[in-house]
Parts: sequence; structure tokens; C-alpha cells
Amino acid sequence: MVTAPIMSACETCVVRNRAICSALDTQEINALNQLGRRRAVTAGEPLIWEDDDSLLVANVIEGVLKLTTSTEDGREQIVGVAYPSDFIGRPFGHTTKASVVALTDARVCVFARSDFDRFAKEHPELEHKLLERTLAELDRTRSWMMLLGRKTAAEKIATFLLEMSDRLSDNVGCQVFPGPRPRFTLPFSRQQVADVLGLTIETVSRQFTRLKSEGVIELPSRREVEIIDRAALVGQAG
Amino acid sequence: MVTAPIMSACETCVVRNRAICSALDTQEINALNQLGRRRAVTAGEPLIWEDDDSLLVANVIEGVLKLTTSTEDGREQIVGVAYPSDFIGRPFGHTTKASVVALTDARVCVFARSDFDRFAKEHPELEHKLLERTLAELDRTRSWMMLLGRKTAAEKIATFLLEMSDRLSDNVGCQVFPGPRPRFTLPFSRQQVADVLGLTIETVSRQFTRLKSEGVIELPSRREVEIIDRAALVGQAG
DNA sequence: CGATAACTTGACGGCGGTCAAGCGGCGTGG
DNA sequence: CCACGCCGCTTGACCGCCGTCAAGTTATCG
Repeated sequence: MVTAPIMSACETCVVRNRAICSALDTQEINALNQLGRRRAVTAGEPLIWEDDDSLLVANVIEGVLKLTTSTEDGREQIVGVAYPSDFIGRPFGHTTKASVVALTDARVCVFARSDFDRFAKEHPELEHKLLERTLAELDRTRSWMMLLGRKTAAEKIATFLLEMSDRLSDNVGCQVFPGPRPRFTLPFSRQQVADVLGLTIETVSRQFTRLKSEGVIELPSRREVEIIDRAALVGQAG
Repeated sequence: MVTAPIMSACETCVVRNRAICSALDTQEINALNQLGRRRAVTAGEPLIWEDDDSLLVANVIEGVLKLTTSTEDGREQIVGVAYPSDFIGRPFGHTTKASVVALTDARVCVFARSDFDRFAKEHPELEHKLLERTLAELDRTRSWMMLLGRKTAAEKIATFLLEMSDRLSDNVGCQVFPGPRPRFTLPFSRQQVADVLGLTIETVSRQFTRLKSEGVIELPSRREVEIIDRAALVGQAG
């Protein structure tokens, strides 16, 4: 029986060239591959718990996950959303303050934090990628603070739909006509949209209905959104 | 006349061992010193404008600065606060989406972004420090999202006062009795407190008055706060 | 086809925003 | 030293957005 050449799963990984792994050459990525393992997470399944010892870090290969914090009395706020090629977890010696739960079925590439920390310190190029990613995430998070602190429900919904349109079309890869597609499937339930925007489920529902009745969007099914009048959304986004 | 030994200003800098510079040895910091310059910023003076080309990055030596974003119609949200030893600005090729304005008279150590970027890539230890700092800032920002999205005005104010108490006592350096001091001077006006918490100035004022009348805090002057009943604040922080 | 969860819709009320007036501390100038 | 004016803050009255509570409707799955 002929054995295939030794080759890590990384080399055929769909996010090989987009995740922080892109900083590594073949030899390095094989070394990293030894430390990690692939793992499937089904929709709704948690990957990391709030106030966990944060033993895990991971790259998202496929699917969408939410990062949340909660108050003791059960109020929840989604503080981040991780898409394919995103990095999740908290390296370098701190406990996470966010839970990570899969929104869709997902595949991730997980590492023990201690292993990852050690490997990263020995590979500055990897750390540089991680730094760029973290800086970008901080930018995004800060613009979301503006939304949470100062925008009305209508503005929040409009901004959210525009962002989803951008984000989800990014993940399509190559489109014949570039730019956000007018139609997409939300990875969020109504309650989760509310948790992203700091609203209640009823307010989210009412705003969706309003936009539909104004002819700005169409709602083919519960999870699908089609943007009919993008300019109107931009106008309402504040 | 006897000349003093050549020595960069960095070596006597008060944040030498706390800022990201602590990653560098004497020779390296002298090289970095060649690239930067010290600058005084008076209270209210801007250092970086929103949507700027982000030509500057800086370390805070002394004072407090705010990072803000605004909507076109003038609503403002403070998305971050920089204290001594904090790093400000956006390295690695992106425009900032936040303005930076001094809240108190401040001294910073500024670099052209391009110079800093180049230097950082050649000094992985510096990048590592910057990464740790950015990760910590992201954690803080995310917990602030919880506050903005899900907490009531009373909870916001209580959380804010506790955070200020922690932050400002940190900067005292060595205290005989460790732990947050019960009294401090706010670097914020009422309007700025409102901009941090996503409230209006009137609501902030009313909440302060309420806490005072409940005997939880004392307000010796407009900018000073004394925490009388810390447990009550913790209880109200949600 | 029924059960269950997710969502929508309606009625109502309260938190916090808006508008407006009053207060007070501080700096300036007489 | 005191009078004045300004600016930041406080307080009050009112109201609207959005949260709460409840009922009705639609998808989904056994």
C-alpha cells in the first residue's frame, strides 16, 4: 500500500492563507499542527465558558460563533462575533471574561493556551499577525460602542443589517460582481440580534417589520434578509 | 566643563518600566528615542483627529486623554481613556476612527507611524508588549459594551465610579495601604461622564445627586468624589 | 397532525431624554 | 474687596422611545 507524503491538515485548510497561520511557512505550520487539533462544534454548543481558566485558544475554520458576557441576573450582551479565519480566546495569562458559543455548526482548530503562548513567542511573524488582527478587532469593537451608547433602535438595526451584508459577503470568497450581496442568511435568531444591539427581541421584531413595510428590506424567511433599498438603510444608520 | 554621559530622556522616564518600552534594553531604547519626541498637550487640546491619516502613535507619559467617535449630527461617544504608560494610535496601515483629546494637561511621547511600524517589526519583544496591551484593552472595551448595551443609568454610574476608583489609584504608584482609595478627582466633566456611559448630562447629574442623598458618596467639589459606602456601589453596579 | 419554540403584534408604562429655568463657583474688572 | 457675568452643573416638568407583559401567529420537527 502506497503511503501519501506526510502533510499536515493545515496545508489544505480553507483558511490557511487568511488566518494568522499565513505568517508561517510549511515547516513552521507543521510544528504548529502538532500542538493543535481540529474540532467540530454544533450550533448552540459552547466552546469556552465565561470566567473560564481560558485553557483554549482557537482559529475558526468554518461557521460563526458569538462571544458574550452576562450579568448575574441573566442579561446577556454579545461582545463579538467570530467568522472563519478569526482567532478566538485569550492568550498570555489571563482568564477570559467572555463565553464563546457556536451560532452555526462550526469547525475550529484548537490549542492549549500554554502551548500556543510558547509557540507564539518563538514566532514573531505569528505574533505580528495576531497583533494586526487584535487591533482590527479593537477598532470594530469601538465603533460598536458608538452604536450601543448613542444610536436609536432604528439606527442600530440599519447599521446591523449593513454590517451583516458586508461581513457575510466577505466570506463568500470570489464573487463575479464584488461588493456586498443584497441577500444573506442571518446566523442570528431574533433574540441574538437583540443581544448584539442592546435591545429587546420585541423591538428588533418591530423594526424588521417596519423596514419591510417601508419596502427597504424583504424577509423571505425568518433567517433570510434581502436588502431592497440600500441607500435608505444607509440613510437610517445614523 | 564636564559633560554628562550621553543618555536618552527615556532612561529617566517615569513610565520607562510600565509602558511598552519596558521590552527594550538601553541600546534599543536609545534607538527608539531617536525616532520620537516628547510633546506637551494642554487640557482640551486634540492630538489626533477622527478619520485622520493616523500619522501619529504615542505613549502617554503623564495625564489622561479620551478616545472618541462621533456621528455626523454631533453625538459623541468616548470609546476609550488613556492613562500614563498607555499606548495610543493605530499602527500598521489603517486610518484611525477615533479622535484623541487631552482631558488634563498631558505629556506624550510621539512617533511618526511609519517610523514606529518599522522599528516594531524589527523588535519582536516590543510587539509582544503591544500585543498584550492591546488584548487587555480589548477585554476592557468588551466589558464596557455590556455596560452600554444592558445596564441601567444607576448601574452605569455605580460601575463607572468603581472603575475610576480603581484606575486612578493605580496611578498613585506605591500606597502604604494597597487597594483603591476612597477619594479621587475625576478627569471628566459631567458631559464627558455622560459621553463615556451613553447617557445625558442631566441623567448623570441626577444619579450623582441620588447617590449623595443616599449617603453612598460625597461630592466635595465638582470634580471630586469620595466613596463612603463602597459595598452599596458594588451592589448597585449590576 | 399536534407540540413546541420562535417570532409577531398589541397595550401599556417607566426610564431616561428633552427642554427650560435656576443655582453656584470662579475669574475678571472696577 | 466686592459686583458681575459666565459657564458648568443641578433641578423640575414633561414626554416619547423602548422595555414589559401578554396574547396571537407561524415555522419546524417528531
